[in-house]
Amino acid sequence: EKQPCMAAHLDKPLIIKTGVQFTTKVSLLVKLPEVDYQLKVKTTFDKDLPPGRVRQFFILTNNTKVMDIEDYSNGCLSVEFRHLQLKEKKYINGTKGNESLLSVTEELHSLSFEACFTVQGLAIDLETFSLPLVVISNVSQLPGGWASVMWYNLLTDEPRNLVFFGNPPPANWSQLSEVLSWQFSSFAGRGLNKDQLAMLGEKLLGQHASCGDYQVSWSKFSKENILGKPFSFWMWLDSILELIKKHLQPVWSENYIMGFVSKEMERALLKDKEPGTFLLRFSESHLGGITFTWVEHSDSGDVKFNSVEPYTKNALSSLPFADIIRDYKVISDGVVPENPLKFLYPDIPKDEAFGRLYNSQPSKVHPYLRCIFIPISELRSNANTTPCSSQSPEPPMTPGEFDMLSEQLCFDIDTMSSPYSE
Amino acid sequence: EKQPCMAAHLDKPLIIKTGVQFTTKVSLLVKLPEVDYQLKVKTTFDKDLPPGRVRQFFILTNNTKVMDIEDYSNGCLSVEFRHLQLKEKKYINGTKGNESLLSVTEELHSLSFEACFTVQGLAIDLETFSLPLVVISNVSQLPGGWASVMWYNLLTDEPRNLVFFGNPPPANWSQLSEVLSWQFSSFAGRGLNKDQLAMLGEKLLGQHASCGDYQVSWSKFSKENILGKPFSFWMWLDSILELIKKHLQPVWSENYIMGFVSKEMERALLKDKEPGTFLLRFSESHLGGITFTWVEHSDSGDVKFNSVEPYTKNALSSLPFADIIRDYKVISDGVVPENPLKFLYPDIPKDEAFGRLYNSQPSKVHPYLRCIFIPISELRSNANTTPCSSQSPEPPMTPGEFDMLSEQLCFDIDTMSSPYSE
DNA sequence: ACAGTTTCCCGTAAATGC
DNA sequence: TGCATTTACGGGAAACTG
Repeated sequence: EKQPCMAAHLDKPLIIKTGVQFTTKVSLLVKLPEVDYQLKVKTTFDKDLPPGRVRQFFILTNNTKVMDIEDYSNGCLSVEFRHLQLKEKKYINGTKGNESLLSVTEELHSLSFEACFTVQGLAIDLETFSLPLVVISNVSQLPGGWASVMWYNLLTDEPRNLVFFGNPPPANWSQLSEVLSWQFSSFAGRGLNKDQLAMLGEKLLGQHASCGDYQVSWSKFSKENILGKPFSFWMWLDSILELIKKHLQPVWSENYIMGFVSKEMERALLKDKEPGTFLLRFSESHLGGITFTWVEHSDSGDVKFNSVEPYTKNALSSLPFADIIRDYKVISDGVVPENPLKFLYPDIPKDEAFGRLYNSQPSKVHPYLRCIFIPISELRSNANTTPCSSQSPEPPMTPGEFDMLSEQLCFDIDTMSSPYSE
Repeated sequence: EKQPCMAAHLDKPLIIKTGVQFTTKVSLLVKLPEVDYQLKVKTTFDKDLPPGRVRQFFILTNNTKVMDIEDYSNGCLSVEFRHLQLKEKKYINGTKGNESLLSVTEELHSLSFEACFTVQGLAIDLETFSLPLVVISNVSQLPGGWASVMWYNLLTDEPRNLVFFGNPPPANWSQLSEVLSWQFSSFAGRGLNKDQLAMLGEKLLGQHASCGDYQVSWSKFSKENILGKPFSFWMWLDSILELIKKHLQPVWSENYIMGFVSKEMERALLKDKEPGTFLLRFSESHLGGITFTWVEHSDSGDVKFNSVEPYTKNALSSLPFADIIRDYKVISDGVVPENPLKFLYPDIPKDEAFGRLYNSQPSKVHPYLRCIFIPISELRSNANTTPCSSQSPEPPMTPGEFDMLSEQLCFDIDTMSSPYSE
């Protein structure tokens, strides 16, 4: 009796945070004959869900609205609900939501829409549902929720299987890798290439990856921690996606970040390159970190590799990554600090790649000396140098040739004459 | 008929933000004869306030509680209201709150408490009020609110003059300066000395300050902008208080920040000191900034002063101030960068003063090179050097004597052998 | 257009529940 | 006790509103 001839649509992704407003829109898919009364639509959250198994939510604000002709081109009725907000139902008796084994981001919910009208004495009920929704209470649960949405979309066409995560099917790596790449292309402006995906596949599946289309379980993808690490595969990958979105967007879009390379591969790639050749990769040991590794030749002619401690969002928000690459210096034992980064793998001169991305804002506050932060590492060849106390008196300054830093520090200071008069 | 024999007390300062929980406690000041029923207290916000003149708020949550014997030592009844929350009353008709000339932080509100009981057939009503309260909707209004609370407390003993800011009296500088010093001693661990207060007085009153106890108007203190600046005196002072609280606490407590010195005075103080003598002062041109100025002698023997662009909370949260002082470098025209800061005014060797405050955390992530940020400025003696393009190819490295930076970079890197194996 | 004010909501920290 | 989840709220930014 209830007709599925309405379509629901949510503006934002299918993850809703309690207490945060969201918007949804329903349209009638059929053209009705003129109706002389207003067609009311009511939206309900978690309708018909038996209490106990999962958390239940309700819509705090007004949930009934009148349909209106919005788009005159097709003459269809539609209505947009704005400023909807979810709150959890609390049960007086002991029955608490989420008693299953599912985590909150595996619980699926849905919004329902109902309308009823009478035409020529015939009562017609209309009802439709949104796709499954994940409800979270804190943005820290967003990665988990997003994993669920991806898995659901990848592995089922059912419009409303709310118990999907009771027994979620595995995904073929070939399908999954496509979805992952798509995440990067849609959120970070560039997808993942074969080599990057191969590294991810190996991380997820071990050596199997190369020899066939293995299956990845939901658990392996987003629930179990990576061996020896305190986070799952997806948590790790998503932390990188976030880092790119916030701090590495242009560098990533330009394809300057190899990113997903094993350390063995990295070594193999850099081994035969010019000294000073470097590449950028994401940390595998920490969430949301990026590091660079460069190759150099020791005095004895051996190939040497160095990597810097990964930069995380905190570091990158005080110093943009391109500027770090431009200004990075290493001191080894009382030798002039030098920037060891010369060529982006395979052989692009550093400034050719990153030049456009450097930002050297000149000082706005004129009577003052501009001050910038320079990233710097110390490399000690003899490991057992006396540990240096931070209270040791400063050594006398040794003047000498040193124009490199001065060359790097390029901003206009044209009125240096009067350092007083704020 | 209503008896003022209850006392109200708020835990937190007298500024309440809408939507944020606060706590208040009321006690009965007299010992009652045994009562056989529970004594209920009701708390009301903005009771008896005629609508229209100012905004009005109400308590969202439960506002009635039963008194209880809490402290057996005196046997008095008291009750604590927790999780109270304020929300603005909205009027349907045009009457909008705050139609006066007062800003929201000048509006004074109050909490009332009422209780009623019958003893021996005699009905007794009790009522009391809190001190005036300021209601804000965003933490950005907190400085303004705090200014009001200070001014009220300084200039009146009335327990509840809600129209105080209709015509606020001026303060004597001698009283006000005491209050300001007290702000610093209670929130930042050290008050203001005579010289610092003299500078503030002059800022507020011009040269008058030195020759008598002039009066400061409320407007001058916190409403009018400082001449040529986009902020008032109190906004400026409070921004410094916040900076100290969050980033300079120990340095301030140890009295290493002169802070409030005019640039003229600063020059006069440093003029005759050893080259490399520096002092720390707060920016007068920008909110919440700190800078250092050092003295040096030019080749021709003239005294020269340099100041660095002020550091704000953003810079200081990526690099603690003591570390900035330790690591700060200046390059002048291709000469080795050197730290120009040698003696904290008047003559304390830098490391003697700041040594204990340096923090050189060793790297936690071992196979990597630790990377720290070094604050650095460039000083060009010839102003018309060709502007340096950030895309210019890197100059060849000039090795040379340079152990100073390496000396400064002190953390333990004891396993540098295998830079691979994350 | 604009300034004063409020609302929105991320992201961290703390509290809570199991 | 520890982990999962929710709540609290500062702080920046957008939205609102005369």
